[in-house]
Amino acid sequence: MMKKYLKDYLKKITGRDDIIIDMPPNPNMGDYSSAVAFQIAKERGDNPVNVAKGIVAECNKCLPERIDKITTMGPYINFFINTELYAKSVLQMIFEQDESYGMLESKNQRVIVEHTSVNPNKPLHMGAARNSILGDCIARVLRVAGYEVEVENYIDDLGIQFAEVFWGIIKEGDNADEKYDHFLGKLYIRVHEQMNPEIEEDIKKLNKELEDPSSKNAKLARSVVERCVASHLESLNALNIGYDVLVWESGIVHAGLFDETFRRLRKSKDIVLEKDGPLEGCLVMKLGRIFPNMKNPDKVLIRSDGTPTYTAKDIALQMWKFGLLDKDLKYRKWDENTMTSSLDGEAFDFGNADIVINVIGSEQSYPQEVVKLSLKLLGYDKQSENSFHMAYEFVTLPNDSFSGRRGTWIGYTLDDVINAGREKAIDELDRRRPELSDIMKQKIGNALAIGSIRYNIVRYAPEKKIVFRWEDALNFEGDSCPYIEYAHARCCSILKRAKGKRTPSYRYEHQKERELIKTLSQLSGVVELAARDKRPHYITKYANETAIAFNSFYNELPVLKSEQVDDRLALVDATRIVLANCMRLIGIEPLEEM
RNA sequence: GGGCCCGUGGCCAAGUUGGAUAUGGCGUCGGCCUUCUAAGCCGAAAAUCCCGGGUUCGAAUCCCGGCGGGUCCGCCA
Repeated sequence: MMKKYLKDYLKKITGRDDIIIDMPPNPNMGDYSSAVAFQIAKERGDNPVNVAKGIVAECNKCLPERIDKITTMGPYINFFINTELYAKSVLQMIFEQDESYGMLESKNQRVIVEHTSVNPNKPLHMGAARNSILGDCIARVLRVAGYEVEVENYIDDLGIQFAEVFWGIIKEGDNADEKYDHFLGKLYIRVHEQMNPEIEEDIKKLNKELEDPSSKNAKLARSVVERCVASHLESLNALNIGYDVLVWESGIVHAGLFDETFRRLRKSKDIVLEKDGPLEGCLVMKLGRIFPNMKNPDKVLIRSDGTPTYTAKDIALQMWKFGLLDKDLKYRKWDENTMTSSLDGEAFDFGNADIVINVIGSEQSYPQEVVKLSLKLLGYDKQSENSFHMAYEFVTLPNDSFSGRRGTWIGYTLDDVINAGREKAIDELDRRRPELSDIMKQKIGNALAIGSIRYNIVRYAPEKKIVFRWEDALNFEGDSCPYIEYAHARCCSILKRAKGKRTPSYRYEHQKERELIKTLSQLSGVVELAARDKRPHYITKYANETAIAFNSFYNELPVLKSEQVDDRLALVDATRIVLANCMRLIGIEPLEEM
């Protein structure tokens, strides 16, 4: 907000629209800075140092109230802002908006975020958890950034991977003696251990059969998928992750959404029915024009036997998300907070999005590109532009990848990591806070475990591969969830001890105070960028910076025993609010003590 | 063959709409609990920002060419 003010101010002085306001490397050099003098000097063939001096001289003719001093340092222009006015405006805004501080004004746009969408045949491992955590965080960020957000989980109940495990159920029976998704995951490994061409053929037949909802196995299959999904949602719910709606692949197909999409696709001139050649009888999307160097530029949408490919179904799903189809899904309640698509349900206002974000691994960027492109080929330019693939890299083991078939996920499921996290957190509490009641230890330990798992995933940029290591995944020191929580708990602890009404003067002289205020003022800017770039790690970064600024302040300056108790308490309270708001954006429960 | 992503102190990362002395964490070394929570704070050592060219007053950041790692390019799912 100060940056924008300074930008407008410099625009008035220089007449330029492209001014970037930075921060100087050292706070002694000023609060904000600009390097415009370089640009102007270049255009005029002048010396940037003189240009900067000229601008500052112009500014100094009539300095606005909010700016104390403007100086040059070589060609750089540095601003020293009026701390009293600045502190007052920042802190008052924080207190006034409280939990809404950082929230941006409504964009009047609906965003669908699809995330998780894991095959219902095994438990979630940490790679899948990265998807859900990133998706949940970006959904939280977008809500605060002023979007109406609808969170969707796509259930691939017609995929071959499910058919494989279902074949195992038919053969071995449905006798789960542990959490259902874990049971299925291990069964899936056993199926692959005995896999041969004959079994493969059986499974294909079974898969085909399951597409018909009236077939003899369809009912059992549906209940198996539902139990697996319920198992997944139980783990995810523990991580504070929820959904507005579950969309079933079978729903998309049986409600006729796919057929409608198929009819539309046939009308596009870039999508043709091959009359001869190796793809005879297939409906093919011609991509050679856009991807000229592709080994195989023809993307099959409908196979010669009339069945749709994955990509074709994804196009139908994307069309539904944007509300481009005449037909619609029906829904019923899944649980307290979540609806599910259902053939015998009722109409509901899901879909019809302005923007669609699909959180899917980066290995799928080509099919996602095809989906985006297909909307363009169908004439939906705006929807194509508003289709975003939020890509992220794998989580791997130090020497292996997570594989469902080979079962390398065993020992590294989300449930395993949550349990280990709780155990570790409670051990720490036993050591550090022996006087706490067991109930409090459970509560705090759980929040720290969940928070740490989430924090240690989101803090990496999505395009970075993560190697899973226990000491990183459950790191409690340094740049970590407990570090943020700790700063927050310290704020709460001080505030609990403070008595009486506060009447701050907003006079802050100390460098640590000024730094902290400056940091606190930046939340909404960070939210804006995180939403724009779809990069939730900006939030963890900022939360960490805020906690650093606070801890540094805390260690150097007394609050309750200071002459300026009221001013310092105001800072502590404002920090508490900002940290809590950051934690909510990351999906971490703010703790008042730990 | 081509597309996309990654390469930053011993390790892990941030920074990539060009801007001042490259920022954190882990680890190492040295300090700080008789004052608001030491899961903390202060300080030190530690970097050819993968390599080579180019553009620019200025490059970790942009362009070209390499190298190394990952991934994708099936009528699979």
